[in-house]
Amino acid sequence: MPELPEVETIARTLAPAVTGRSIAGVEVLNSGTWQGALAPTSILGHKISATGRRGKLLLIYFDQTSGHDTTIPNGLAVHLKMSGRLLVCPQETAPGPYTRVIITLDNTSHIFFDDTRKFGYMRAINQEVLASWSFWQKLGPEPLALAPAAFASLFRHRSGAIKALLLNQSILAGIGNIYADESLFRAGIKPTNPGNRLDEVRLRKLCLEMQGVLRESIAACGSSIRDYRTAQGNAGAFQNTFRVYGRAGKPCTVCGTPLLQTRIAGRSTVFCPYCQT
DNA sequence: AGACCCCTGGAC
DNA sequence: GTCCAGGGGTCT
Repeated sequence: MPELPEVETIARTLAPAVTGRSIAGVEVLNSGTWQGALAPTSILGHKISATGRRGKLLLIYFDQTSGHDTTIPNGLAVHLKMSGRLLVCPQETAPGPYTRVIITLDNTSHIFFDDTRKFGYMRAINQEVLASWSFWQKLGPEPLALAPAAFASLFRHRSGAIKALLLNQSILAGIGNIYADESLFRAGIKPTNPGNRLDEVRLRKLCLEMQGVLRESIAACGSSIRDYRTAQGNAGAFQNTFRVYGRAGKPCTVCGTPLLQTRIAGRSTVFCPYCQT
């Protein structure tokens, strides 16, 4: 999926097209794509008030309903995983072969949830649903909301490889394979370093470099490697500025040493053996 | 920490 | 054919 900058971009590009609109129809074309206790029909008639993000989850909020009926959703959570797209299309646009859910708005435009690999999911949420959703409950802090000292304290006492720790959504929410590698390169940290062997200065630098990468990527509307698109179907541009991701064997942009590839936490990992220690 | 699972398409 | 892919869950 889209990682934090891509989900943030989708939330931002979705907002103007859906805010203030009510949900007039829901069609689930792949049953596995709709998850959770609340049925698709539970979102009918609700008016969208805002869009947002938590980690890599895209959130669509509904106007607050009066009362505390826990069977009524107050939003929608979407996880795009590896290949999901959320696209706003005019009425005349036909669904594609990988469209899994169609949400029709009261202005007759559609939100298509396309997902080639079917890993993604969508669910209606409210306070009760979120309280019993362990993935949600375990999510770590938001990377862009952390001060360097608080960031450092997340890793100081953990013995796992720093790359694996960055990918762990219960430690930090929103970092995926691309931004883990890019952040570690900018911070000059070898991805296999155990978290507890990095001193405070290096962890603080990692925090600032990570936040810089994320902000730059958001400004470029994210990275389009394969499937990711904004809600208007546009590609991002940040992939053009990768320094290590997808560049194994190519020269380091700083020192010219060929970049190495290894595997950490089951994910391919690219780094510079000279610049990253 | 690692292996294997979900699923599909693209590169080689 | 085989291997790989922005993720995460589960089981050893």
